[in-house]
Amino acid sequence: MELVGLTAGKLAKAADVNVETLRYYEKRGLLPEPPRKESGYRIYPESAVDRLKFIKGAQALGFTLEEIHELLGMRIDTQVNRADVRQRATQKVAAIQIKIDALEQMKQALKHLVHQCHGDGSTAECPILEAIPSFSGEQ
Amino acid sequence: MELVGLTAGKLAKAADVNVETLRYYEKRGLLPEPPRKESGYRIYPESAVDRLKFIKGAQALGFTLEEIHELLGMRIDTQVNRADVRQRATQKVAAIQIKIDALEQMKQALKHLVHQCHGDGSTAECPILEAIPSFSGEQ
DNA sequence: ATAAACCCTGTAGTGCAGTACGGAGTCAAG
DNA sequence: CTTGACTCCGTACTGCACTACAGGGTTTAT
Repeated sequence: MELVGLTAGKLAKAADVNVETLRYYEKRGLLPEPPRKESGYRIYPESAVDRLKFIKGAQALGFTLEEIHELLGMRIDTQVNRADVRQRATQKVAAIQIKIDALEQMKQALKHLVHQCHGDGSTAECPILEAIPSFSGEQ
Repeated sequence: MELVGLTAGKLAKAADVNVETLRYYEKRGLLPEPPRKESGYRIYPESAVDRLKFIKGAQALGFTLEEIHELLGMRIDTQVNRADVRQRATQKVAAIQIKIDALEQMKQALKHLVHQCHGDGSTAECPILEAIPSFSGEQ
């Protein structure tokens, strides 16, 4: 019998990604190398679906694969330096907070716009730019 | 005298982008074509700095140039359909809220990790994936 | 007034993140 | 037991968003 799990095709479908993307992520170290059957076919654990969804979600939020790699690499292994993990995680939290704040500002600007449009006001001008004077670059 | 404003180089420096990027954005319609002097040199208004910062900021949040184009195009011109603008803006607000929620979840997961690391606990495992079960795709 | 620094245009090249393809082996349904 | 779907690998191509030339004209600092 085949050691239960998903084949590449099944996983790809479940996570809504291209089959080739799986190999690509594996090469990039984002997806751990799964066990193979004698034929060489990969057998993924069910959990791989969540991992892929996490990757896709993080990407939509502007994280690069490199950053996602770091994010995923943050686990406490007792092996690695605890303090180091804590420090990097703290930095990520700050970076994420910056993104959140920027999105909040953008949301407010758009809501304001919706409000403007709601009334019958005359020639109101685009408030988006004005409402978001400056983003500080991330880190 | 030269009709006050910024040359390409000045603007690029002020907004911290490459000079070539200005022409690229102009071609893509993200930066309106500025007036030229007789020599053909572009003269940008000061406001172009903010526009560029907005673009860069939005990009870091996972918006594509195409989406940013839409975002910037949302102004009430009395010309265009008010209701249409309102509808599109409302959709954008929803999309942004989804991003914010996802980032909040990610932040919480990382904070949890920071907390784990803080103690002297034994082999705590990476809580990032578990804490973020699934992102719903955006729209 | 002349060199360094800047700007113009068009075209070509880069890096990231996939995506497609060719040729060959494997699996499962009829 | 065959045939169609699936998988493997390596390599090549694609799209987005720049980034870098090359070859020429323009400004400005000395």
